[in-house]
Amino acid sequence: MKKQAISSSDKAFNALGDPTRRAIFEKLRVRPLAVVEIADGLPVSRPAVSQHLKVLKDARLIRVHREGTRNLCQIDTRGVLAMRNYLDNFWDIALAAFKQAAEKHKKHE
Amino acid sequence: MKKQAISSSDKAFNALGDPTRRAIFEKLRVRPLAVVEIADGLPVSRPAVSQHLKVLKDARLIRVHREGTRNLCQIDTRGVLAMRNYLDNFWDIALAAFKQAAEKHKKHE
DNA sequence: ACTTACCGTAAGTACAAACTTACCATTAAA
DNA sequence: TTTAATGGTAAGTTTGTACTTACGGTAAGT
Repeated sequence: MKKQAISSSDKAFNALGDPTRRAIFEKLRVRPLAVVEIADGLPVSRPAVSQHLKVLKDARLIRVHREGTRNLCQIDTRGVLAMRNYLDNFWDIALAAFKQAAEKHKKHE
Repeated sequence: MKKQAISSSDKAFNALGDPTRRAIFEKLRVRPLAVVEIADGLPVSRPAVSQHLKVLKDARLIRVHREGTRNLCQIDTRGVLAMRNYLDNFWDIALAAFKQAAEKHKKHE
């Protein structure tokens, strides 16, 4: 297998592909949380959460900053924007192709 | 053991998390293609492509219909819309949280 | 009927990733 | 300074998944 370039949205899609990371991501949607608060209620250990946070951070989906002994995590808008932009751009190009294909597809299904 | 409910956007994010599937997805953005055309140029075998197409189809990201001996694949707008809706909804709530955090921060100054 | 093109699935393998426990560092409070 | 809270990282295991080859099955052309 050969390595290929990884865009910012690539990492973001990959990060949100995991259900546990999705759960973490959605927990942070409401308000910033410390690591221990994120782990609480999840069916995995705290170290596992730490590892997931690392992935989310690398995908620019969350930001982390120290506050005393706590590591407060919050949503990073950059990763979300990257995905939105990718999908919006995709949408524009795909829509034209879709309309064209819809003509031929009309008699089927 | 970690089985949880899988929404349509869940499957879509998971599907686009794989770089090969991303490549397939983007190939179909321009126009519908047969399986052999999709596999051509990709660094994986055709059966591998078939397996990826299965995942993409299950995530409602592509549609497949027979045409002679060929299986024509095209973008399915439903999966794309599901992701867009998820991100848009997420965006709104996250922004509200930021606003609230900003208010709170202001009060403490 | 035979051949060719197209494609899905089965079986098995190899590597990536998600998880665990154990440990250590840092900070705040007692 | 001792204790408690927080959490990152290492090491190792297990599970998941992306891939391969081999095969069978269908449709179109010869």
